[in-house]
Amino acid sequence: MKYPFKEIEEKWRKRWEDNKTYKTDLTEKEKAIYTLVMFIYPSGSKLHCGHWYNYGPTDSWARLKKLQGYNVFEPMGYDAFGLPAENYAIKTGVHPQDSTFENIKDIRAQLKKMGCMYDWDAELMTCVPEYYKWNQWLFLQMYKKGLAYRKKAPVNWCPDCQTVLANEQVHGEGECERCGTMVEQKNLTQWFLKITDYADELLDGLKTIDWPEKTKVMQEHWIGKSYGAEVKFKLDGREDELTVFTTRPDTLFGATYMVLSPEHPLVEEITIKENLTAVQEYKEKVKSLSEIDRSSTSKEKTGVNTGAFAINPATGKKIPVWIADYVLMTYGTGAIMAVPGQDERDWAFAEQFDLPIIRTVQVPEGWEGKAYTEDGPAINSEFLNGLRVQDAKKKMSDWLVEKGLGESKVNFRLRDWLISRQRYWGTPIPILYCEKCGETPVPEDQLPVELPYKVEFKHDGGSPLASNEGFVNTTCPTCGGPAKRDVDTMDTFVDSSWYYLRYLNPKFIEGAFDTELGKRWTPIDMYVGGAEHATMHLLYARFVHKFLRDQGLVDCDEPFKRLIHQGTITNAGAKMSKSKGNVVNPDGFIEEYGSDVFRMYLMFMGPYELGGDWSDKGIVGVDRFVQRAYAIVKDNKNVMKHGRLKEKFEVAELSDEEKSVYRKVNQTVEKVSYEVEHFHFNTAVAALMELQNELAKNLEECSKEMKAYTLARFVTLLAPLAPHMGEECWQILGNEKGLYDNPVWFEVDAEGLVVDSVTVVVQVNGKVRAKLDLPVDKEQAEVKGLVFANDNVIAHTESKEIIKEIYIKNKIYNIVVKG
RNA sequence: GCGAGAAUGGCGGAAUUGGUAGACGCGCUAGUCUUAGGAACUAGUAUUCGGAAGGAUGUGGGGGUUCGAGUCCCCCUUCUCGCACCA
Repeated sequence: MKYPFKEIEEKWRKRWEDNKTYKTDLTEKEKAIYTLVMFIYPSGSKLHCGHWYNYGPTDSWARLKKLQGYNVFEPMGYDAFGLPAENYAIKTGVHPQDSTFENIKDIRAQLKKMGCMYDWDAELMTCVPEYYKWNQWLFLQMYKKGLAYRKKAPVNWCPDCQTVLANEQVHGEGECERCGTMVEQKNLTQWFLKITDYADELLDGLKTIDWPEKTKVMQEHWIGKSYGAEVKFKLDGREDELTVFTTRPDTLFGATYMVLSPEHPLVEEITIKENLTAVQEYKEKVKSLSEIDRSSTSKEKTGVNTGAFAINPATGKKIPVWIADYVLMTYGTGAIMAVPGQDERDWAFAEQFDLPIIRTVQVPEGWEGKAYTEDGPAINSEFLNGLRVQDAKKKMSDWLVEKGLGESKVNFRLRDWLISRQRYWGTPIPILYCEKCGETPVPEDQLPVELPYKVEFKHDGGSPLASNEGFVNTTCPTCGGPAKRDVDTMDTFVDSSWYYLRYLNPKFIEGAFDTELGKRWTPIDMYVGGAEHATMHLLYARFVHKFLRDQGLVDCDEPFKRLIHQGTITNAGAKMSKSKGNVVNPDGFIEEYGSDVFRMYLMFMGPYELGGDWSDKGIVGVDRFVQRAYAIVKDNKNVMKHGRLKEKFEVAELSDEEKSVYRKVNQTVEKVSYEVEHFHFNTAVAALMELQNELAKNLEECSKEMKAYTLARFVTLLAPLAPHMGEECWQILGNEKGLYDNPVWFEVDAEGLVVDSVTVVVQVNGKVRAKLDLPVDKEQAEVKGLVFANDNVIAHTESKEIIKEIYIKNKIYNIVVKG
């Protein structure tokens, strides 16, 4: 009979739900493990292969831990605010709240079919006041500490999403993280969270967490810490100064001109009359340039002379001040000292505009390049001459401090997190503006500031909340006078930066989360999600966690101790997406093979972190495996019921077949435990297939006790990967209690692993010439005779001079000959 | 341009510290059973020479270290990802 997956999967899902098998007792800290996948965005489309690929294997890891006796907490929820629902509303008129709730209903049903051990009592969604109230609370805590502030700044504006974006949300060559549209710059007043206050700690903390190296490198680069100095340059004939940041203070003597970013506030002021038109034209031109044009490294350098001069503080000489688009207002001070001798960009610029070049580092002999950025002795630099770069930097920095011309300075690439969004479907920012008192935070006891249902969704750039008079107009909590609410909402990454704490008790009303549980259950032991969040969600969450720690609300420094990225499943080489129409729908496979087979096939496809191109070619292989496994178990119905189960066998007393089975099953217990633990699901499945091949060959010849011993292990190993089937088989073997209600995991019998004979390969000059089956641990002297008795070995060594013999016990016997 | 990773049969992919390359699965070939099978089972399956025994070649390309290299070192090619004038 074919494995009736449909009935069986339904039967166990119902049983698990009825028994609350996966309800975690969070007060029990003993052997606690918090497993988390990034929560799901409830879009209108169905769960696709990517979701299954993310959630299924992660759940198998959690199930392994559960069977091993850990108290595992694995929740699931909905990242329910966000643009797509709102865009859908603009298109169809269906309110985001209605469509979101509807989608959540569908997705919940689909998630349940996967058969993951989610603790459904911990389910949460971010779009309800019970949740977003605490986003507002979090904002106010930061506000109190001066970490939430408003400023006018050049911000990234996505014309398609009609909203501003944080720096992290601008990708590649300047396109919007969500829609890929080219982002524009606008000068607007917006709310920021001061993530830069934590820059150093965010950087240092990376050393303490078990994350993929490339993700840590990305964050490191994103934070972009660099050591250098700030140097003040007097402007010729003016009172004000220009401050630059440089990582190479040692090259100051070679600074032959300066460059300001076109957006630099002093540009217009210092430009001489004759050059003003050119400068303004250039500024206009830069403004209209796309980010691609401006950031292209290969393009010719452009710029305009302001006509103003600054004084090089080291040489006392007048140097010209230019503006150029290669200097960015958002990095450093928006101004640089140009040292063409030691900087490639400056060299290119100097060449372009015929500006002087002075080398201040001796180039090595035979150097034919242009700018020289490596180490070497200083030249043309008076008191620095002869010093290597490191020492020259130090000496120059000291000199600058002494003369009051500058100071050592650490600079970061990391910018503050812009959280205002000119959109409706998000958390209202709990700030109001009073005519008398000005910017006023909403008192905590008046939270939540509820998102009104009735607004107009227009795709025209204004915040939709502005259209609801009842929302906008309010009274000032300080003076009672009329006030207006902030009509922007928060970036949804605020929601996801602390949700893992809310899971611990989503109904908690006394605070954002139960701090007692928060302290017990963080950091999260295993976090699994896409690599695309490397510098957004995963950075924000670390920041917020550290902030909460400083508030005394959690104890640990990092939220996610161990992180794994699932690979991407592509289709015909392309990322699956609705717009490309290449999304593979899992439903058909679930229908045909069941969810256990489908998730096991996803695991079997290849290394979890690599992903791969979708193909259904091999799924029949996994299905056959499951069918055979089921048949073997059925043939041995109730085998665990009769008599006491043996925990260990004396290998010496076993028949050859039993010995073979006994060894294989113990090897498999060891292998599967290790591989699943390390997210190597493909090899875990392969190991189980190997065991099954062994069972097909030899199980019939085994004693009943051995059959019970073996099948008990086979089924428990199978259970994390194919949970419904594991339970069913466990029951067929004669167990009354469910496997996940009464977790069982078997220890390896080390003696069962011991092999008594090994194949030793005999090589002559590194080529395999014979294979000998020998008892283990034979000494060379004992093996030698056998080796040289082998016909093929004789044929290859005869009449040749033996130079050397290498023997590695139980492995290899290599003979080196000459002639 | 810089940084990281990858390249193994017809295909997806295995391979502790260097020690039998190709586990496991798909596909394919032959056979068994069957009214039939795109079912199930059994055997085979890197390439190549050979009737066989056995030999030669083989982990993107080239060099090196070693008794021995998919694995370590150097150079190159291709692909994927990330960053992109960061001062």
